[in-house]
Amino acid sequence: MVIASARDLGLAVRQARQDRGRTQSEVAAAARVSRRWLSDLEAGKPSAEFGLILRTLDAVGLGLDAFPVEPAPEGLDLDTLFEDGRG
Amino acid sequence: MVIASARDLGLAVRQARQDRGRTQSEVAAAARVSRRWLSDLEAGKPSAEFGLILRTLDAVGLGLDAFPVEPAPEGLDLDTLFEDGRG
DNA sequence: CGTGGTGGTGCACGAACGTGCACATTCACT
DNA sequence: AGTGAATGTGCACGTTCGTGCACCACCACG
Repeated sequence: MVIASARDLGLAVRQARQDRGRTQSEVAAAARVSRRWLSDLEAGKPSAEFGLILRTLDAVGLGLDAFPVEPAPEGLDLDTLFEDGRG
Repeated sequence: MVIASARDLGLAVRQARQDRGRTQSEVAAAARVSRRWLSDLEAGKPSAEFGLILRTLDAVGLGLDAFPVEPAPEGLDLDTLFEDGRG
């Protein structure tokens, strides 16, 4: 799943957690974060610390990958990549 | 590139930035973060806020992806996962 | 109905953040 | 040597984090 926002991250974490049938308390303990914080994270908290996020992802069985995104070489409009528009 | 630590993230950001021939000041301005913070991020700061990280990744042309990780039942060799193909 | 489990949230607290500035270092070029 | 750009880093400041606790609503179960 592509993570483009804090909300995306929250949803991914919640999804993974529920897929594994784990409660917030269990995951929070495994990741060594507070349940209070985990609840906020799943709600899409953008100010969460990256270190805690990494531990949490690990606790719910998710890995993170960074991939290059085409920067639209100058003069090229993104829309032209999909000539029929992007609805 | 797989991001398993704050250091990995820092390296990925720096790599992407340099690949595009951009300075810290330029990227910091584009991501609306301080150069001070970006310098720390590239050095592997684990306490960086996720929201700022997302803006920075965007500024250097990187996307983020979350993928499920097998819990690795003990005694399982990773290679066997690919030899017969898990799916 | 009462009980237990789960998740959301307001509060106060200490700790750490991100920022801006200033300065040092390193490097390329002249 | 001199110049300028790029980067690292110490400091002080105001802001915000993450935590722990308490309490709430919701839901399934008997």
